[in-house]
Amino acid sequence: MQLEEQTKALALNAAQKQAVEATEGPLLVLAGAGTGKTLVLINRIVHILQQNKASHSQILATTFTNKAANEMRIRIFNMHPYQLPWLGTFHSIASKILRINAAAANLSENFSILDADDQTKLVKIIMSDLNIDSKQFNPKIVAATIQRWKDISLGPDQVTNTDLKSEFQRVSFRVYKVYQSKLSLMDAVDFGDLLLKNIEIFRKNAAILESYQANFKYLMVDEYQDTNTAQYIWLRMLAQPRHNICCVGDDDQSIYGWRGAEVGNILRFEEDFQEAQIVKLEQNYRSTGNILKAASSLIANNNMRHGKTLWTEAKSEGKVVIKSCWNDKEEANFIANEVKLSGRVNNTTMNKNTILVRAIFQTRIIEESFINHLIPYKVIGSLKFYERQEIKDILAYIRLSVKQNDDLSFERIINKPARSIGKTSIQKIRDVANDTYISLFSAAEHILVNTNLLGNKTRNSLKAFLNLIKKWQSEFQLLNHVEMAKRIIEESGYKDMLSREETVESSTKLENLRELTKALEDFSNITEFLEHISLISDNDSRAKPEDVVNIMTLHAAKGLEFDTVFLPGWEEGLFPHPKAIDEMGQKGLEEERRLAYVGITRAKRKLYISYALSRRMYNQWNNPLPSRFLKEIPRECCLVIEGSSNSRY
DNA sequence: CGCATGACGATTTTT
DNA sequence: TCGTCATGCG
Repeated sequence: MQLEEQTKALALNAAQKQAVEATEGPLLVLAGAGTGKTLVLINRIVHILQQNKASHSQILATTFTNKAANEMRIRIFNMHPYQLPWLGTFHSIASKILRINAAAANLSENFSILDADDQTKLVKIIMSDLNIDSKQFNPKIVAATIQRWKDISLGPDQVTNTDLKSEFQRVSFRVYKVYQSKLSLMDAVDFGDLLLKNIEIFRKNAAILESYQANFKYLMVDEYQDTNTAQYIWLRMLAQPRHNICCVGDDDQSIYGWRGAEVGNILRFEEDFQEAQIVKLEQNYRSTGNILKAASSLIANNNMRHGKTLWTEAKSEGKVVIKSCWNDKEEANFIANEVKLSGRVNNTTMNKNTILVRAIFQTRIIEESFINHLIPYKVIGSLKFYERQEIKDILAYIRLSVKQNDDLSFERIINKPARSIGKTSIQKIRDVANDTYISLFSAAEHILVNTNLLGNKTRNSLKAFLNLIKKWQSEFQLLNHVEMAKRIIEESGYKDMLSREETVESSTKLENLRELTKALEDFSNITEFLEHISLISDNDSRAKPEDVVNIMTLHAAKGLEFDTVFLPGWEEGLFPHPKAIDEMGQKGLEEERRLAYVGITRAKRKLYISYALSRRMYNQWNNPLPSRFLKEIPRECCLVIEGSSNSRY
């Protein structure tokens, strides 16, 4: 497809079209749901590719989500024989740059990347070393606090007193300093570091920055409303000399503020790049009139927004159904019945329906109802392949074999399967490691050779364990990674451990391990594979379309669209979620409203919003009021169905 | 050291 | 309610 056709498909007006096609200078596109934002970006890329056939490698396209990146890759690859190595998420591109310049950041080129789980574990260990009570200070929240600092580009040296107002922040800061030094000792980085280390390298080495500035002639960003401050700084550095930057985003769809996303980046963009052309895409191609009206009226209640008026040429068709239910169970059954009905009457397939919930616990009662009604369903995002225990365990074996100073992997598997190396022994190893600033692996070796700290039984099994790792390490030089994974699963005793259990769970785990070795075949070496799994999001592995009803959180639904959307649980105390308001006040409420907006605008043709007058939460019966958001949807585009009792809406 | 038992606590969203 | 964590015993 040519650029011309694609642009037509978007039906931009003349001015918009001109701006979108402009190849030089910054461009900020604000788009409403369903206007094909990613398509706008693709158009730009295609356009540039057509104009500079020889210089394709000079284009950097970053997107926040892998979904969008993949979509682009597929469409562009189909049209062009070029490779686009610099097309990916902020994290994947930053990681690539960091590996190339690892030495400048005092890292080895195969540094490891911690995931959220690893971070929390590390924080926990540090807190116990520092004698900080993890009951009083939840390690998860400490880790999150550190992460938020990284989001706004504050390293341990840049945190100032204004960032240390609460006791919690002061404690987190103490942990942060140790955490960061532990990371460098481990030759590891976390997600935030990928960006921070880039920025640090760019600041310290003008030549390196200039080489990337020269190489990336054009920068493009999708889902711009989700960028955080660190990402913005990084972008601005790269865009500096040329100002060839194009960002696409929708401020009304910013739902990741709690993760450090900064809507203000959209406003700052206009300040930093004053020559920016701003294009508003207000025609919506996705939803029917009533759905769009509901969404627009709702979001108009927000103050912190650019403001845009969506319109559509689509007919209004049916109205938005608002259903009042006696309790959560009735709500679930209502959804199940409607799904079944639509299947029978309109002969639609199951996967055209989707249920979007605010909190993951809401899925349970819906699942129960679907099971009773024999409706096939799938909960998206709850089970993540690479986050499963057995997978992470085997990966830890692999990591440790490749890199002996991977302390987190060491801790993870030292006694799994049980080889009678218990807590006290591990603490002894930790102490030695801490005192002499060496890795746990080296500390363990040291203890075996030079001390009598451990009992005989433990000594022997520790020795066997270390030897096993060393054996695998040398075998990695000779054998390919798939074969190695198979060996490790066998020789670690992990397979036997699972086989002995003989439960349903253990056999799925074994199945997953086979799946893992299969996945390995797609990569040419183990480093590539480890890099891949640290950076992919789980959405990407959702490739096979199944004819089942999808159930997922509102957050997971961003960027997707469905014929029919159910939005259950619109109640005070659940949606807007009180915690969001507690923590962020008005800002939090507005983000909740944007979340509602995202939910509504996922629907192409039919939308159901429901609430229960009685719901069991955490084993307690609540009698919530209908959500305040319901009152913000105009009655004339709704069809209100009363429940079996008096509705309070 | 490993297992069992009981108490207790925490329940938003995740690249 | 469920799952995690600490404690205590064999």
